[in-house]
Amino acid sequence: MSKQEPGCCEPLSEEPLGAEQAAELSAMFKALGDPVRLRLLSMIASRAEGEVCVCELTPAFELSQPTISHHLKLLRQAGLVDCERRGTWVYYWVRPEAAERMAAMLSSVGERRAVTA
Amino acid sequence: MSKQEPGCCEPLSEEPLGAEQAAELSAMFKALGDPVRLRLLSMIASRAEGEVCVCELTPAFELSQPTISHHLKLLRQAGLVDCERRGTWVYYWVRPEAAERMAAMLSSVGERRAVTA
DNA sequence: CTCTTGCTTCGACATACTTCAATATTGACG
DNA sequence: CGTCAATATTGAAGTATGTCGAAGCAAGAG
Repeated sequence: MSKQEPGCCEPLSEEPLGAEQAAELSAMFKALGDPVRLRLLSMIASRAEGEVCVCELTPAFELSQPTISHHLKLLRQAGLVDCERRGTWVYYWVRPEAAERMAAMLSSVGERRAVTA
Repeated sequence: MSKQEPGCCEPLSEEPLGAEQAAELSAMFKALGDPVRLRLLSMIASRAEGEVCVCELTPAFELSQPTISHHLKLLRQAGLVDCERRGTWVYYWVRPEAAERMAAMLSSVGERRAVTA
């Protein structure tokens, strides 16, 4: 599998997206690869105040409270949201840099031929 | 778990992203939640011709050919790419609508307060 | 028709993910 | 301190995912 004689063309030796960047970005995409987490992010983002209390998120799903907490943890670990405890409640907000980074990657894929015009 | 008395505020009764839309979109995001698939998409998209032969993609990874084929199948099932056999070789290209749909969702998340502001 | 090459499908295995119930933690309030 | 309410963490069970080798299929060459 190491060497190979391509019959039609040269193999791509360098990818437009480096392996490291791909690892980072794919971890973010994986975090949104679950419908619950995607809805959570959407709910957090759609707030004009910019943040939402967990007590608003949990009852919106037919899932147990630990499950929602776990999904929020994954969103946090992916760098998509951040949170802060204020008294009894915990508030979550979106980290826009992360979303914009993913959006930029997808835009360049959408209008491909952008690189070489 | 069904009922609950929120102490701080009303629960969100309607989500900005419907459950059905979330299911569709999260399936696409899940397809990009693997570094190999993300690099595959990037490699396919970065071609000026708009399409790439599988024989160019496979040798770029330290993975067996069945594994690459499997990842390409998942990208196809997610609607992100499409393919066609021409003679001996199979060519893949990006479906821009899918990438743009995901990018649009992420952009609205990135510049949140877009809805109400 | 047979052989070779490019790619896909199948079957199997190890790992990771989603979910829950139970338990722990944190902070507010008497 | 003791209790209660809001979240987080732990441990366990079922399911899905990533990977490979082996086998199957399609198409061109001899």
